[in-house]
Amino acid sequence: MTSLQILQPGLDEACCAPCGGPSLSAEDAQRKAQVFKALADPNRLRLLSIVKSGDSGEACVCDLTEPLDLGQPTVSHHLKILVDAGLLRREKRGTWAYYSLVPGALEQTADLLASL
Amino acid sequence: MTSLQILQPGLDEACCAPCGGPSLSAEDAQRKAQVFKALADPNRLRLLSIVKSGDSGEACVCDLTEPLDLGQPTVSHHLKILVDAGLLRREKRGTWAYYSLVPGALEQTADLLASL
DNA sequence: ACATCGCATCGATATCCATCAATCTACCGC
DNA sequence: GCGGTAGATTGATGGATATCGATGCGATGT
Repeated sequence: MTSLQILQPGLDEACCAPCGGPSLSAEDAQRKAQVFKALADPNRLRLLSIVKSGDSGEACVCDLTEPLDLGQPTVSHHLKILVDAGLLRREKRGTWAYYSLVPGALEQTADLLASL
Repeated sequence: MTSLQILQPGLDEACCAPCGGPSLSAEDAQRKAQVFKALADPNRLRLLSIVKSGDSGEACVCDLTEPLDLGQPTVSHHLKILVDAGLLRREKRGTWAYYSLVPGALEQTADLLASL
C-alpha cells in the first residue's frame, strides 16, 4: 500500500514543497529518502540493471532468481519495494509477472539529487 | 575506515568493471548501494541540503544539531557516514569542524543511476 | 594549570530490514 | 475437478542501523 508516487506520476506536482526554499523540509526529506532506500540494496540495483539491459526491456521473476542466487520470495519482496518506489512496473500476463522499468524514473531520481 | 572512494577520487577508474557488460556485477552493486545507503535517511538528506544551501557552503556540527532536532553524537555519526560515502568533506579549523559538499559528488552519484 | 567548549567515540538499546521455509492464490493443461 | 506451476504473502530469525547518554580528547580562554 501507500505506493510512493513520487516519480512518474503527474508532473503536475510542482518540484517540491517550497521549491527554492533554503533547505529541505522534513516531509520532503522523508519522501526522497524512501526512494533512495529502495536503491540502497545491491540486489535491488542488480534487479534494475538486469531488467534494463534485457533485450525485451522486461523480465519475469523466474528469470531473476537465478542470477541473484536468491530465493523466489526474496526476489518478489525486492521487486515489490522497487514497484512501490515507482521505479518498476508490474504487468501480469497469464501465469507470469513481467517487470519493466518505468520510463524516466531513473532520470527523475537523478534530478532528486540535483534539487537537494 | 575503508572510506568508499567511489566518487570524487581519481576518475582514472574506468566507469565500472566490465563497463558495457549486460548487467551489474555483484561488487559494483555493492559499492553503488553503499552510496545510496548514505542517502537513504531523511536526516542525512537534510544535512546535505543545509550544507549546500548555506551561504558559505559549509557548516559546523553545532549549526546542524538544532535544525534536525537530534543529539550531537547522532549528527556526528550521520556526518561521518556522508564523509565515508564521499559526499561531504571535513575540515577542522580550531575547535570547529566544518563540513562542505565534495564538488561534483552529487552529479557523479546521479550518473550512477544513468549507468545502471 | 584549570575550566570550558566543540566534536568524536563507545556501549547499550530499540527498531528496521534481508532472507528463508512454509503456505496461499491465481492460472493453465488434462 | 485435479495436479502442476508462477508468483505473492506470512512468520520467524539474524544482522544492520538510528538514537541516546556517557566519556574521551584536543583546542581555547582565563
